[in-house]
Amino acid sequence: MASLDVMKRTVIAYAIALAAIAVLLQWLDFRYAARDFSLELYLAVLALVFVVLGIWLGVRLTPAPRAAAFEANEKAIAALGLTRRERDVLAGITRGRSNKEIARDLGISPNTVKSQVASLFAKLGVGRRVQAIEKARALSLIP
Amino acid sequence: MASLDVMKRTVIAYAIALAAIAVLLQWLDFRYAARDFSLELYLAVLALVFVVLGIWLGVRLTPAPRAAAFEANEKAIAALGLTRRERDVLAGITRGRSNKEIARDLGISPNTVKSQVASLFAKLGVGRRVQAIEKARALSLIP
DNA sequence: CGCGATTTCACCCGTTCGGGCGATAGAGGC
DNA sequence: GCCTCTATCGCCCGAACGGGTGAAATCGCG
Repeated sequence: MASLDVMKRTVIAYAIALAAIAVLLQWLDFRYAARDFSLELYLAVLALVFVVLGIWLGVRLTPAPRAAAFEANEKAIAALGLTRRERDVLAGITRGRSNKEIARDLGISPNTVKSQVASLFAKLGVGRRVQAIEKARALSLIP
Repeated sequence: MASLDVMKRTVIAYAIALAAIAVLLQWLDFRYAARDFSLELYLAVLALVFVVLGIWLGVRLTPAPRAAAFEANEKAIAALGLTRRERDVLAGITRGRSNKEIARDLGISPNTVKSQVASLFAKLGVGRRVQAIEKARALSLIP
């Protein structure tokens, strides 16, 4: 919904930028043919324009890849001795699910989830769900 | 501490890049003098090189400003109609504090905190603290 | 096979949380 | 003056959470 608008605006912006570059190149050719400026000046203008374009592209394009590229900090997980199931319940907690919902998700008893949440808290050294999320984020256990 | 290393590495990288550009320009001048290629090719190469440089610069420069500059999304707060106190308790929730602790922090009764948490949840359309944090983060109400 | 770690589940108990309802008091707008 | 918004607080109740203990079943490794 909102991302569609952003996408459309980005595409339109790209189109405008490309059109502007085409016009600029034509203009440069014309000016060069007219021999009003030195070649060095053309090159400098070209360089400046394309550096700016590049910076703009870089700023525009980076958020998506940066967001996409996350991998769990395996070293931290190993250091804490987090088991598979504890990571599962941590994921559930992070998504704001209740113990009962996590139990349904994993197909186990709510009592079991409680046990795993307790041992997870012990390993993270926290006493509340929100604190567990904070700690996990600080350790790059979660995005 | 760590940012100093990053700063040094960035400065060095810039210096290398500028040196490379100077060399490239000299080379381009030389090739142009030798008349081995057409002007259009020079321009295209120049454009490509500087676009890449610009993208690199953009990627390199954005993280620090983006991380440093966070300001609460006042428009979203206004749209939701969040009051001052509701923002206070939201901050407390985000920091993993219990209602009782938030009450102590703000110097009010736990019952009052409960009421404000309830109306905060209603405005955010959530039913649990973790979900409130998720929603607030999605709306840039919190970092 | 035997041992340790993991996973699973149960029960009890007290605290915290969330929903709902009502009430009072002050600030500000009409 | 009246009305709305906000902040404040109280009470009741059920659900969710957290702490503690114990105990099966399963699995991997030596």
